[in-house]
Amino acid sequence: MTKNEIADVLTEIGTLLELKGENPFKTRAYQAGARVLESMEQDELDTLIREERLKSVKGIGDALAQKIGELHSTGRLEFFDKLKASIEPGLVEMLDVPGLGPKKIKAIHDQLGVTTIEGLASACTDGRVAALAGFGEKSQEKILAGIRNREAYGKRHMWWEAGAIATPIVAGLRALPQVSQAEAAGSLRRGLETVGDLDFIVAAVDVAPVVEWFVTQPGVQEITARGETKASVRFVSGLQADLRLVPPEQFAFALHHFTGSKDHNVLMRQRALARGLSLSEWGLVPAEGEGTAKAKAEGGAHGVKAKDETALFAALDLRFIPPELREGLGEIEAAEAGELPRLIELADLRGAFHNHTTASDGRNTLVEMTAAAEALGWEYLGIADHSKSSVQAKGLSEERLAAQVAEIHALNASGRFKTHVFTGTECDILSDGRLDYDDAMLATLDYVVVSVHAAFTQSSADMTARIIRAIENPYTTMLGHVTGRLLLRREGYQVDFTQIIDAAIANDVIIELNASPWRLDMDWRHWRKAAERGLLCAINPDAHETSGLEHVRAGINSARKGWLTREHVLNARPLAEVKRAFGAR
DNA sequence: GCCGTTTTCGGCCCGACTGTTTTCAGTCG
Repeated sequence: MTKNEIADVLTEIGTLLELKGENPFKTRAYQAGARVLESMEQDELDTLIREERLKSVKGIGDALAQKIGELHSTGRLEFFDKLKASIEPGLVEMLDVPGLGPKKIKAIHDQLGVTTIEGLASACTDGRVAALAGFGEKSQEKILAGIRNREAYGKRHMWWEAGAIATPIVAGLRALPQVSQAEAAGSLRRGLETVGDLDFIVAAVDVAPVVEWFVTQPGVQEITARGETKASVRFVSGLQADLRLVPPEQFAFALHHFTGSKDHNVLMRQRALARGLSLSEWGLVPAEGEGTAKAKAEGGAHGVKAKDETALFAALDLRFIPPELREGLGEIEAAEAGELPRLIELADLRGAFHNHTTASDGRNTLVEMTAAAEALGWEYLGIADHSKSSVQAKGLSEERLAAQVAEIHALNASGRFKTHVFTGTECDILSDGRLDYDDAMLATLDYVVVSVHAAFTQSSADMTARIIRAIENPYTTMLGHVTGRLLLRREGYQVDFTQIIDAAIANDVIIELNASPWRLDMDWRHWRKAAERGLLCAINPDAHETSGLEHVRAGINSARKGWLTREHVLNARPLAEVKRAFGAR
């Protein structure tokens, strides 16, 4: 089994144990183990298992090491099979219903004998759930509504789309007279590729008007909570948004807390405790003595003051950690050592290479795309229309590509735009790894992006070999969307990342970070290690229209999550350097 | 189940909201 498959099993064990009513710390140990595996490279795990050093990894003890080893070598785990067989699958499904957790599901199952979502719905309809101890009419209604809306509510949302909803809300909150500070926190602020819900943190002294403004925003379908310090709404799209209200002096703590991630917060709290302090959304206070953190923060007796997050981190002897890095993946150690990278920023980009025009499946012409790039202040724009095999995308024949090259040369020569246009192609990687144009054709171009657009269902080994063959082609400049994934719609094709990254480095080939908000491929989780080993990145919007160029913003997010600096990114370099790089091929 | 310059046993991050209670459990983030 691969590391991610093993991680999935561990996560599921955690969930099943929860439903069994197991010790919550035990269930957490399984979930923590799954995260540890996910953050490893596959060959790292292989080596640790081969050398029997798995137990040396923090978070993995005897029991987990044994289970991981068994799954790794046999793909099976008797413990898991038995556990799974002992629990009705319908109970697992019920965890997706808002308001239902392990305890309540257990009560429903044990006392009513309900084992499916459908059974639960009818138990609600005829009032049996409300009759249970600890339940009532409201719980019953809430469960019923939750079942009906399960699909929409459980859905995650693309970062780009969630941002489009959040931006005007933040602006609106900041414009309120009662509000001194407002930010969107959560996974949106961390730049995660998908967002589960929105979190708005607001510093205000008079909260009632702010809550009122928030819950009456256009698109609000339902108000799910409304209190002194918190309000929650659900938008028509199913997206949930929480508003958190804090006094100004607690803003930095609340912003940090609700930005997360959970893993990052756990580590920060442990770090605080090691210094005799207790960290929460309320503040940073001495851990010893009477009373809760909240009480002490309100008392203001010994609390550490922090006017912003920089001060909060400084109070724990850390440099400011950019939100994108707060995933509990080594950022705290790096901040302590003063080794945080200077992450790439949108303003560092001077152009991009993978863009389409109306010659293939784009919706704007070469001139329109160039004008849009110039308006963004870009020094250069690469045109990479589809190659002939992508018939569905009007892929260019050799004749049409030659004509486009001539057109681009003429455009550059005309001096009409300050932006220089590079001639390129997004050349299909055929199913055997050959490219869709011959060498003579490719030699006429400034650069070549190679991508898989067909025969997605090959085995991982075949797909990997296919892509590596394309990487080894001397005319290949960069590899497009490594897995072809479409977020929330389609899984990527299976590939061996380690082998592909090795091949790219060995052949001086760039791997693209496809910045389309639906792709964000190669995934940020691979970038840190890949870049450390010397892989060069290009952040490409894969724009199919002028507005698509702005998708580089999503790519910058993912690049930052992957710890990339501008040194790691080709299109952060000036025109002359890029010309040199292309000329050297 | 994991972990250890207090501990090999006894902890494990912390607090708000809701709905059900009449002081609190469960859920959520």
